[in-house]
Amino acid sequence: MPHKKTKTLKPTADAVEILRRRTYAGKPARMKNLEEARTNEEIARKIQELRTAAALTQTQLARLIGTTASVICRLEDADYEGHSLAMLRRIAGALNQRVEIRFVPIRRSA
Amino acid sequence: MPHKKTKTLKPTADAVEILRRRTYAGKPARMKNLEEARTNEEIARKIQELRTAAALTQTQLARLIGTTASVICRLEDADYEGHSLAMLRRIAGALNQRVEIRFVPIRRSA
DNA sequence: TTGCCATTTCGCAATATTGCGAATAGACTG
DNA sequence: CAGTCTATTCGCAATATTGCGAAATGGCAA
Repeated sequence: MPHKKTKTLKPTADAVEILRRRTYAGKPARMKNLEEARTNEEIARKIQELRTAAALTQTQLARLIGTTASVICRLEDADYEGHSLAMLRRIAGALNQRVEIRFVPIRRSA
Repeated sequence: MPHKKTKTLKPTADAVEILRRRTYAGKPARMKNLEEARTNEEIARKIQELRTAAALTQTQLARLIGTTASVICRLEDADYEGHSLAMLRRIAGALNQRVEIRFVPIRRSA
């Protein structure tokens, strides 16, 4: 997924273009990555937490959602970056939970 | 993604197996689908809402996250079922938001 | 009407995620 | 020690999602 395109900027009056540059220009991209890493870690922990709270082994949870233990293990890996809404829903459903998704505004620096 | 396996049940003492049957047996599966459909609809609407609130066209938002207008259009389609965490994050990031994911317990029947 | 912009739909290639078995390691027990 | 269960890692096939252009549609204004 290419995200690096810092070619030499040329002048523009396009407000959207300006916003795009401001957003992807400096550190924000890196911060965004860190933020995502944190989130992935939290998701992994949360899955493990819910599973153990339900007193299930990886194999048992896997059977509940129709997959295998290795898949569950992968999901509980803090470094895993491939979390999908579909999978989170399957996990949640098996554990009598639902996935709630919210867009929350970011406080723009200080 | 196969989810229908209502083969004739055979007796079991496995608690996990019992739970699995109870979860996927009757209507819950269908209710779960409805619940997901509602959620997808909400996500689609939310994306459109955020985009228009930011006074952006689909083309402009597409440029912000490095894709095309047709993709944005697809995301804003209430019937679209392919929402991914990755894409939601890209949208959110471009609009100064972050995606918050929570597992919330479901009140079991009545 | 024409022209322009935004949106929508379609098809297919490219990439990402899942499915799944096998093999390994760790912990615990008899 | 062997035996068992859990967790983890690896590789590759299968499926799902995205990328992207082309074409069609709708709205709006000159």
